[in-house]
Amino acid sequence: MADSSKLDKTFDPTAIETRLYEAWESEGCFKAGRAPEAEPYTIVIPPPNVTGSLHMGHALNNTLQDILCRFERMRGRDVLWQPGTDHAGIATQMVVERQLAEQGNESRREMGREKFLERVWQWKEESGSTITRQLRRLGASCDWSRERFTMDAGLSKAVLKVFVTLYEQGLIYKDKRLVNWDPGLLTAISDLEVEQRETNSHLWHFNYPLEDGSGHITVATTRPETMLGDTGVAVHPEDERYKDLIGKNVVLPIVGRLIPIIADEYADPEKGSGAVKITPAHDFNDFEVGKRCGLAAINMLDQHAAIDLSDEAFDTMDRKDEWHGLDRYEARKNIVATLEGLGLVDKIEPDTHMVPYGDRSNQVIEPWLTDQWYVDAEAMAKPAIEAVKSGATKFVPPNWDKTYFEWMNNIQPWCISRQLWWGHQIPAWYDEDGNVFVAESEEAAQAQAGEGVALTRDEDVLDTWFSSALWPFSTLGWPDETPELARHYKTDVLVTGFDIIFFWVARMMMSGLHFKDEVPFHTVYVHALVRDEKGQKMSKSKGNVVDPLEIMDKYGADALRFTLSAMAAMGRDIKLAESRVEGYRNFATKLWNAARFCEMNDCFEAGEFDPTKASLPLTQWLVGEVARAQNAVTTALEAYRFNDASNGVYQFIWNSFCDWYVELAKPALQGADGVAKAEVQAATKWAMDQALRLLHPFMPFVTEEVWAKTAQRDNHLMLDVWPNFPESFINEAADAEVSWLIAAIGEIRSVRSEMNVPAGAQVPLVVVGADAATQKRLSETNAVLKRLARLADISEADAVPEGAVQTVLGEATFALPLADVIDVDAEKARLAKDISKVEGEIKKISGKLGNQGFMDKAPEAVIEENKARLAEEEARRDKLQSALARLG
RNA sequence: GGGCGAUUAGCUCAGCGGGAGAGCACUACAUUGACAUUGUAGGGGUCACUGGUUCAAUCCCAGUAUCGCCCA
Repeated sequence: MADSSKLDKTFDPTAIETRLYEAWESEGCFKAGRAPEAEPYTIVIPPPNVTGSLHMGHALNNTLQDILCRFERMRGRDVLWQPGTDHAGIATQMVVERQLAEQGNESRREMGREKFLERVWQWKEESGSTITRQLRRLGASCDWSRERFTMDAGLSKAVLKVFVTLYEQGLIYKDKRLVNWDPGLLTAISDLEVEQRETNSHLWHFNYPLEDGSGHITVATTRPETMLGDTGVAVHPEDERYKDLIGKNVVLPIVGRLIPIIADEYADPEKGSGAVKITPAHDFNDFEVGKRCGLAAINMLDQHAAIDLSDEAFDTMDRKDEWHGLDRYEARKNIVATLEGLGLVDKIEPDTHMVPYGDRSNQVIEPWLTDQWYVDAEAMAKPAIEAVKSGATKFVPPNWDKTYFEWMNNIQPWCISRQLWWGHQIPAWYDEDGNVFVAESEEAAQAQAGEGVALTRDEDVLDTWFSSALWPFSTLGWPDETPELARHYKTDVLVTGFDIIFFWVARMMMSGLHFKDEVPFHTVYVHALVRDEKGQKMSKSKGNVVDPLEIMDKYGADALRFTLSAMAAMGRDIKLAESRVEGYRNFATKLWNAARFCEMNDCFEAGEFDPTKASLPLTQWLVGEVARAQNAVTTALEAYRFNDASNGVYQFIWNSFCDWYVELAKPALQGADGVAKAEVQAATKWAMDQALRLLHPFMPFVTEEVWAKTAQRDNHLMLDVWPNFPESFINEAADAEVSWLIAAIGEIRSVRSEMNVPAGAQVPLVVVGADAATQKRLSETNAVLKRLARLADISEADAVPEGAVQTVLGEATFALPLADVIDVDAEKARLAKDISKVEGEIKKISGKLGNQGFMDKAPEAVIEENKARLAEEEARRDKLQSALARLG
């Protein structure tokens, strides 16, 4: 059923995108297993937050994955692009809590765990399809029949298995140590979830009186309020100012506790007063100092980061009720005021320092002593480091492995427990004495504990990234030994932004190696961050967010995809300017109109074209151009050079095919030579089909539409075959012919334009000094030359006519006799400028050739090339000089 | 403080040991043309700076300056 309807004059993406996507999906084009004999190709999607919506980073990330998947699918691989979503513990729980508050509902704690979780699941069901619908909008060719969610049954089973196994292997353990405590969310978070923000504050200098009454020592601090928990004052062992004080005690003001002055290299003599108060329970560095020097860690904050003086250390403190329960910042003010009243404030300096914030909650984080579950990341990192060292997994671009090593070599225990409700509940049960039983089910835990022992389950859930870390194998069915797991693990390439190398990539490496004994992917392609036009990180608060959905509505998904791909050069951020998207929308239109041209010239009805049997220089040249483009795009994609690949196909279609081939083909297509016409028609269709194939991974919609509209096809373009042409398709002789023709047209156009010959005017061309080859070319290309250079006729002569503008091509001089129009002075100036340009080149090249060192050491080919160029330029200069001389 | 990266046309950015490129913007011209979401032609660069290696440096090396990101 050949579609005989004419293509519309412009291409309307919105009208076709949904229709095409639905057709692909409903016909199973995205499904893995279509080619059971073929080599599998596997990518797991970085699972977006289930309640999120598509931002520009997703658009880039998924466009690149889709390009790879479509490319490999066309190359015959059995592609599985495994999709799914992440439960995103903190983020999702926060969203639902906010909703409850906005709707005036009872709060999470009032509702209770069970009811709240029901509510979250309900929200997940409502909003979970938003992001996957948006991915479809982008054209993502995921196998949706295999969609997974980090909290679905299968993946939860994997989580249990991993937790229990690691626990049994001693790689997961419970420990009491300082954690990053979020006093707003009331949960611990991992180091990675803490953002250090530069903050303007003060450095307070307090005088702590010496016990012996001999004076005081001045300590400098950024956190006055934690002084209540001080258990020491540290000075540098080499610091002459304080050497005599080491070992003495000071009386901690307000509290009255005696605390020692100790020597530790942590105290920086350059900073503040050189003496620093040590609060082991509320500062990570102080905790270490305390451990080294045997200082107690006294807790003085509650979970809300309010002052809590219930520790027995405060039993003897005067007026402690005035402090107990105060908010930390209130306490800070009061402490400073009280010390001022006591005359113990030495000075207060403005100071800028880093303050830790929760990346989700925006709360100032408190180091706080709690019991939490940890993964022994150091042990698990070892094989993961080795795997990258050995090249089992490669980063592209490779410099990211430095970042990876840097972090992995200094990895800290990973705090995996969260005091949240939304997530995988930790499979640990406690008896009344606090003994812990870790098992995959309550029954198994009970069996460990013994019949009749009352057990309570650990209330905490796991860090979201704990389940994400299993994604490459849990989505394939692990712990069951499914056929998919056997076939698709390890996966091929992971495509991700550098911001989650630590959060995700490193942890997948660790868990993959531990549980599957093999890396999860052989390549990690790390792409840039998308920023706004000015290079600023996009954020809602800055109001500079470019919404990919709006862009797609305006320009189409193809245009957005192509823009992102064309700008995805390695190692650099993408500054997205809307003008680029507009330009690539125009590119889609260009392709569309090229197709219309082919249709109007009956190319799609033409017979088969055998590229090895092309007989005309034009079609031979075209075959070579297609082969070159195919090779450029393929090579670039194999190397993940998305920008080169995009530019390659862009240049081929716009410059080679539309600007030159189509223009050069017009005389034949509209001419009387039936044989030539038939060959050109067939070649045009063939080249157009190759163009559609090469562009399809980048612009799937417009290419599929053109494919369907222009000929009787028995398949979708997305399931068609990626072209692969041999070097022999490039025909040097044909290249030379067409290059000469292009150069001739260019020279004439240029000289016409510069001499202000009206663009519409048909002028005669007189060629002087043409050799036999040029004479032959002139006669063979007469029609097309006249057409594209707008010539009235072409003749040859022995001498340049009076009053002609001239230009030089090879051995021949092209003259346009324009006696009545010509401005002799302008023409002289133009030629003089040309000559000086050429002479500049000649000087450069002859300088090189005159250099003995160059002649001795440069490769022969380079020397020959320079000699040839010199000869060419000299000949050109001579021709131009005689042209100038002729003007008198 | 440690690490990584950047500096090339007015803007956004490719490139790279041997003839400085693209897109956009700009200027002029063009409505015969598949396409004005177009075409043709053109202007515009000490490839940040200073040294070094080399027959040859925008490219490699060292340093300087400026800017950015990550980690502490």
